[in-house]
Amino acid sequence: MSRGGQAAGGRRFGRADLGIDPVAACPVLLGSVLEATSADGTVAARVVEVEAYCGTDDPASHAYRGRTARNAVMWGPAGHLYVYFVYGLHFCANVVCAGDGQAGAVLLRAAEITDGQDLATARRPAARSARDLARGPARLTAALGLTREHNGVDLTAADSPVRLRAGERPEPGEVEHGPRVGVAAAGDVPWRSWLSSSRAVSRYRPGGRRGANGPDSVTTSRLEG
DNA sequence: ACACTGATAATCT
DNA sequence: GATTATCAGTGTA
Repeated sequence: MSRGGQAAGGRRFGRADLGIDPVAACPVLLGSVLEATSADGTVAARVVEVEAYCGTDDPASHAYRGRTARNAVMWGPAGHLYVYFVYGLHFCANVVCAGDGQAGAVLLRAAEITDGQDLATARRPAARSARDLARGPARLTAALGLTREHNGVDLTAADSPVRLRAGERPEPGEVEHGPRVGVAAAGDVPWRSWLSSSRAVSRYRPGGRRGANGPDSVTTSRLEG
């Protein structure tokens, strides 16, 4: 267990790095290192899978129908953390991008634990291997100890409980793209990105409601291009 | 390895 | 009242 503060990752991200379109931010975030500190200790993880959510242009985005109490953080500033509660059991974490009147965020879908593995394992008793510790968005938040309390924290501040650092740049052919996981609306848009070299990337599952039949027709024409 | 299902509550219509 | 950017457990191969 290395205790060096600079153990993983390079410089911290600034707002200029993340104040861009969420789709463009995906390859920037792949390989970056997320670091979360609590009273129990610090867990660091290398991000290997992300998904872009493009605000009011994106039917799958929480911000599609405008600003609400839940999604307020998505409107910026960029570089803050958007955490939400899903399925009555889990939290998911996003990095806010865009900003300046636009809402946008990138969901952190999977990561490899690089430091604090004992603490991560204690938080994830169901994980059957190290690669499963943060394989999936809600598993990732559990392993890092992220909850609703972290909604809105500044990832670019040195004294923040959750920080984000630039990592090694992925090799050119290492980044792959495909449709987002479990998303019904705009399920065909390739706004998920991942590192093909990682075994911690989660498995694809198409969206759609279980137990209900009848396709809903969502126009995705404005998403193309 | 893959397919299916119950759990469970905030959020929005 | 319906929906949900999910997970863990179970069953089948």
